Amino acid sequence: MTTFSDLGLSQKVLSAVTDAGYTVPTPIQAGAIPFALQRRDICGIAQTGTGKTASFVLPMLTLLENGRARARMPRTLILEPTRELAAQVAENFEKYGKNHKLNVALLIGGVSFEEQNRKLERGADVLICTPGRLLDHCERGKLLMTGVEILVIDEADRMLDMGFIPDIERIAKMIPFTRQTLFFSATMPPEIQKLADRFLQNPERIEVAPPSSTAKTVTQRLVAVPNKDYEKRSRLRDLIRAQGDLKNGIIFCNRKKDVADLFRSLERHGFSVGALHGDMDQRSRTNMLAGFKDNQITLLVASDVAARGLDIPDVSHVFNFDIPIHAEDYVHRIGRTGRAGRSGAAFTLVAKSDAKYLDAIEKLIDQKIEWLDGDLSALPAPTEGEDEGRGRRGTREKGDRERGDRGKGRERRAGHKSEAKTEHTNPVEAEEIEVARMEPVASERKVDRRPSPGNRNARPNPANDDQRERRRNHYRDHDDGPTPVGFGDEIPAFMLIVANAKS
DNA sequence: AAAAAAC
Repeated sequence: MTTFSDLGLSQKVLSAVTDAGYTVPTPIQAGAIPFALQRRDICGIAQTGTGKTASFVLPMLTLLENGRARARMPRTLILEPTRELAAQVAENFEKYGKNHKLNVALLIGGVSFEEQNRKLERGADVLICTPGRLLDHCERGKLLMTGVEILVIDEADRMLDMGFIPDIERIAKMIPFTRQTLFFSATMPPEIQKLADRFLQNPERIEVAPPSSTAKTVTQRLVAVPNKDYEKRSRLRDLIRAQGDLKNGIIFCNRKKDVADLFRSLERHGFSVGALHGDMDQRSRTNMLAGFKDNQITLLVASDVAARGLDIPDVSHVFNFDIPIHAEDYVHRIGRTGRAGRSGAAFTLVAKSDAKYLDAIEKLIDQKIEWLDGDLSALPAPTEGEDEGRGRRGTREKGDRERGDRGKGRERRAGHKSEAKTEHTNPVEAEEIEVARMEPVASERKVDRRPSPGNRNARPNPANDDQRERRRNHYRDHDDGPTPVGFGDEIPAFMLIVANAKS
């Protein structure tokens, strides 16, 4: 059997790998590392969860041991589609590079230029970037790409989806032809293959099967829900409470606005919850993800920014509040659970109008997913207009039954009890009020938050989103009051990677 | 019907 010591990695790297508890490489690692060490170009077809990151981090560390970086002339460059993925790769360099004295610079948007500039001045051995911020640095003349020996293009198919390819081409043009290029993609459709042909020279192609663990260890269920958001939220709460074995869970929505709305709704109902989407300020994004990883937050409401690649080892549940529009996103989302052979559960809320998306998913994964209790035909007939209590029929019964048996997911924050328990005889009305109130200003936070008749009919005004976001940031930065995430003086190591220069 | 990414 192949072990890490058979791959040609340096002693420093091997000892860090051993310390991390690994002895046997994954197929992509065993396949790619020897060729990477020979300075060959690589075309790796591998999904996240296959150990892909280490398959380029480890040989890069070994290759970087000879030589030293000069100011503003990075020696290697890694491109990632999202800030979170970039930060994750940086963490890998910390972990496996602990015996090296390498300068690793994380160049991502949403944080200040100062720290990044300092690192570039000092000379970076490794640059890990999202494309926009890298180009920004280049345009400011802070960066000379002529010394780059190794270029890594990660998640190429996703870069394509996200329209990053022109940026990638611009960046690649600045890097000498003599470089080594490591190219990774989860899939290889013709478009990506053409791209690979442009970037790579005589590449070694390594293809590994997608991790089969998901299909085997994740219990997938569909939950028929009415179309209305408040009814879906109510059903979701019942579902979460019914999970006896919920350790933590990610709840996916299709839109950023719905992430924000559902987050506030769950927060108001007393759940331990965070949110993650691309319009949040980077500080909150970092905090939320770190809090979730540290188990300070039980539930994370997220957009598809969290669907792919994020390595959170132990997620017990995935909830699709919205069914994904693109079937392949379903696979990525549920791939957040059941990792490393653990068991996981994935629930997808399905409304009548979602039928065609469900068909596409079942076709893609080539299996029928079981309904939790009753399929779409069990739903009450759709109605027009509002009448009392309508629509919760079918969910209320179950909700009431389970109300006495709350899962671990329900964690009420001290001091918020009375707010979370506001009484309403009419569930529709209760939810309306909740939505109207979901964005308290700091000053309101400490005063009486019980609904007053005056704002019963108030609706959130989308035009105020910016203003509300600013207020929210203000609140997060300056208010010491209860919030769903807070580290006090405990700054997670994850944040320090972004915030502090490594000495 | 969306999301992601620079200021």
